[in-house]
Amino acid sequence: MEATILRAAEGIFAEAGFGGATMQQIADSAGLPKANLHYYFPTKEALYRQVVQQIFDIWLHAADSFDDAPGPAEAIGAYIDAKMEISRRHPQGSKVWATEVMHGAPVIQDYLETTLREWTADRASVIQTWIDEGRMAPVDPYQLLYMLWATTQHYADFGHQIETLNGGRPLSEDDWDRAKATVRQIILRGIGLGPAPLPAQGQPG
Amino acid sequence: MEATILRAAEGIFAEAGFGGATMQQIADSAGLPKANLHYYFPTKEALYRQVVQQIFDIWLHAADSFDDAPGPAEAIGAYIDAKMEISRRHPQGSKVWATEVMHGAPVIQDYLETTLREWTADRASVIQTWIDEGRMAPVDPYQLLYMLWATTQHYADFGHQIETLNGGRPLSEDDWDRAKATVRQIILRGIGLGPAPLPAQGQPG
DNA sequence: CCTCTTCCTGACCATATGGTCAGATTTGAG
DNA sequence: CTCAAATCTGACCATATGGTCAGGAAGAGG
Repeated sequence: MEATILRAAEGIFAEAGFGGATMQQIADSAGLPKANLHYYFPTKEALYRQVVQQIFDIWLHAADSFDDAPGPAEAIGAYIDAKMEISRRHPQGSKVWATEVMHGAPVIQDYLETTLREWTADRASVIQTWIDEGRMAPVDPYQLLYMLWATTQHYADFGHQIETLNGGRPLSEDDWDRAKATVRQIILRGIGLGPAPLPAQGQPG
Repeated sequence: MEATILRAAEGIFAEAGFGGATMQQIADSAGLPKANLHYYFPTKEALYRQVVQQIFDIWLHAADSFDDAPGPAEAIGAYIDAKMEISRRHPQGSKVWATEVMHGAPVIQDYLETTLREWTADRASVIQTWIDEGRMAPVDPYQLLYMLWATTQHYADFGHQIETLNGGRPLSEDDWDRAKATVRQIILRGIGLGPAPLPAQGQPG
């Protein structure tokens, strides 16, 4: 039951934001009378908090692919794939997270300051080690992580824009493959793990 | 007068979303009685639409740096700089735009389907030309544009998260320079316009 | 001083929303 | 079958919100 409500809530919160979503909409979407929602979740904020928490867990879980890899190319490549897959499978969750953060994280600021901060510091230091060992180009690890988040989550958060630019059609299987491959290719090559660059060339004209 | 209201509205809409923002908040922030808002903007939606329109113009304007450059490295590098600067100077505008798109662009769908679609198609074909001429690595132009948008706007939309991970302090001048440089470096190298990659290396262990 | 237009505002209204509550219904252990 | 606990629900309430409106300043032109 809670699961049904959470799923419905995720969709409504994603499409309308916290302020724009109404308990009535969520109730309708879950096929329940509104009063019943308050049996399981005392307030709108409590429901919202659970939705966000759920997403945060999935988010952190994507790091497994990062940690299990032997080197930067595999780790970052797998991480990109995992996060792209999350954007594809849980676009609403990603939107809820994005909205929450954009509004100053009123509900989950504590997560940012504890779990996320540690998570990020750990991965940044792993990346720094790879750099020190000469296994990838020297780039600011934090900025690299931001780029990974930005590029992958963009496909969820701005999915509507992308779909519109795709002629109004959702991305096909091939489109997703191409997106994944391009992101992986550009970023990996961008940190010195791809094929050689083009030969130097004068400006024509 | 309209300008004062629009500035206040942008801030409130950015922090609360369309649904979460109230006319009263906007009025207070602008230092006006609420009824006066309705003298200049008949409805909340009309006010919101103007805010979004304003942002869209700035957004498109950033393309000038793209168009005036002689080649891909200069064009894309300048575009990254311009968009990073927008993220820094107009973070609220970027957030309003992001929220609007995430909610399915209920108000500005027409822009997406006309102006933005053309804009994107034009730039994509310029990029394709550079690829055909061998002046940059062959990547899907659309995905590259998405990456540019994603990475640069991330610094505005997720500014709060970044600030939290930065120890709760806003990014300094140096932080911004480093962010800009890293994004530019990774993306340009990622499309074959940077220094050589690291020499091939066996996996240790 | 008059008057017309533009600009501004406090008070008000209809509506929608989050949340409550008393009581109905279902479940399940004994 | 009993009965208490858990689950569900229609009706209701206090509040807040977007928007209206009648009328009050404030200029500008004469």
